[in-house]
Amino acid sequence: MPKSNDQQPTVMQEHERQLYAWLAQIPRGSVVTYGQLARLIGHPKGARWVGRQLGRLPADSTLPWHRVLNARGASSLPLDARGSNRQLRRLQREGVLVVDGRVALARYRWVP
DNA sequence: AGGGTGGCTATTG
DNA sequence: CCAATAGCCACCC
Repeated sequence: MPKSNDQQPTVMQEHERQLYAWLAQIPRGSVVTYGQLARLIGHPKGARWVGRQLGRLPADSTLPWHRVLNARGASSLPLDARGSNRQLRRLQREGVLVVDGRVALARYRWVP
């Protein structure tokens, strides 16, 4: 009888799975925060980890990584060469109002 | 194996 | 409103 448990997903692998599952659910024109996503996947202190995972998504990913903002409703991504923010541009393109580099979470936050 | 590092956050002044 | 602070914890050398 094998003694290893290497068929069972690890906790983090399961969190990762959940992360992509939830991410895919965020509707166009809505946003969530890193901390919110962390809680949804059952890793309440993992906001930072969530951000790191999103940063690792392949460039051609169809997942809506741009709908994840920080707790202030701002983007945590660096500005591009033109001094504008790719994430916020994408959000605007789907109808999200951005004022002063921020999105009103009270209005746009997706609550499952 | 140990310590620095974040696409973070809540709290306080 | 802003800034400083102190938690956080998986990841990555």
